[in-house]
Amino acid sequence: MLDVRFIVENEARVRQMLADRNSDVDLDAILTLHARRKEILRDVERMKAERNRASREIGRLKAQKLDTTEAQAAVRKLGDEIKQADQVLAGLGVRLREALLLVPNMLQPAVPPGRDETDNRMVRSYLEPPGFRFEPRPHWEIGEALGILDFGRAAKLSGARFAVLKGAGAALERALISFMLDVHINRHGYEEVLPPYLVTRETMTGTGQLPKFEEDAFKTAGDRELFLIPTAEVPVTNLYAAEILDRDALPICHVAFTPCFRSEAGSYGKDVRGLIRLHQFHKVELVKFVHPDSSNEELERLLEDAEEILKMLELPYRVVVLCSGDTGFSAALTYDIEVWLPSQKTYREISSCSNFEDFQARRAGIRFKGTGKKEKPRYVHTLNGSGLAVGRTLVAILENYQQEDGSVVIPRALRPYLGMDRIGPA
RNA sequence: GGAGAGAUGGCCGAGUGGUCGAAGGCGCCUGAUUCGAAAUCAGGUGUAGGGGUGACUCUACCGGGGGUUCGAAUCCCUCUCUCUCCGCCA
Repeated sequence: MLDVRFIVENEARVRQMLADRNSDVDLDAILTLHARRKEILRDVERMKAERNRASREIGRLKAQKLDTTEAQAAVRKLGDEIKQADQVLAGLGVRLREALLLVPNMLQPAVPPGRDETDNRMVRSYLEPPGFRFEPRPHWEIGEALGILDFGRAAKLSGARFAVLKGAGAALERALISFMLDVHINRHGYEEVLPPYLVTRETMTGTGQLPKFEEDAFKTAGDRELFLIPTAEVPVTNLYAAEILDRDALPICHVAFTPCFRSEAGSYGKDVRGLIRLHQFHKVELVKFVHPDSSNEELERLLEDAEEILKMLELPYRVVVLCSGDTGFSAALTYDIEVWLPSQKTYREISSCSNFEDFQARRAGIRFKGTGKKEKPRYVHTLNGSGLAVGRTLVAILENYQQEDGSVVIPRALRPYLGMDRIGPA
């Protein structure tokens, strides 16, 4: 969420941002709402000051055993007026907040202008895509042939966009999770968190999934409304919602493994086969709470921490910076890491690392303060990135390490976790 | 599921319907003392939003919402959460 005062003072910049993002937010409505609210706020506060003064006076008169009937009637009348004005004020406040929640974050100057993913800019790449003496097969063919992936039975259980992993496939998924967690905890210094997978509407609003993207989320049907998390970003970022952190505790770096649930509304026909786009998948997520002065440096480090997993697995990838039209609603700057998929002869997203600046912190009320005498609490900057999407990593391994005989070689770094160096034909 | 207790400032913890934003303690900050530190002493220490160049001033907030009242941390209703006991259960 943007600070309404920032919007008032930087109207032109905000309008430019909305244009860069192809957003249709009605800024005039917000400015009008804010002006009206401020005007009424002034009236209400004046009336309340008067009521407080008069009530104190009545208290004094009563103490002297004087008659206060008339004064009480007058204040009662004032009280009724205040009640009415207060309701108008509350209504305006709610409408203003609702409108503000739909305004996307400001973009950093480093974000290249552009409409969609074709305008994203390459930052760097690692390893050449491997050459094959045979036509590389897609991971679902490899996996089904090896008996480690079963989409048919998953559909029987849950419908489209689900998968069952079996045998070495399930073990590989589990090995990847342990491997990624260990690297981030032991080498990169993140503290592990295992959060709830069901969260409240308020929590989903804190990170920006709601109110705008409700159709993308699964939610419970009972009388208690809860949302299945679409990413660990949601519970982990909100861990410190409505708190004032100690400045010396920053940066706080967490890593969390969770399942993720997404309805994938509007993605009909995309990636209908395989593990790329499922309603349920696993992800190891990195989340940081940092001082506002260092958030961009911290983003670079978080990005490198995520890249390190691919380097250790010896998988070819590239890093792109997302253009203005492709940068997510809450993000000010986003790097995607894309891994090479031989069967598609293209790079596919495997991680998205973003600096949200104070956008989420303002929504969720995450602040920090030093111990200085006059120091005011300030909003932290929040960052997160996949480190990595586990299912897509498994896809990349199956495809990049596939052999002509149908077997798959296990990357060296993973062998201690899996206890085998190759998944052979069934 | 049944019965009960509670929710107050960064933390602990008082609070009779009427200058209570809230005693006291801890913590923290500033100063004194010290070569320095500890200890001690003095003072200061919530958040958000209005107004004023400024000293300053006003409003709101004692889990959330609603009500009673001239006036609510304090009384009433309701919701949420926490804790204790019983039952059930991975």
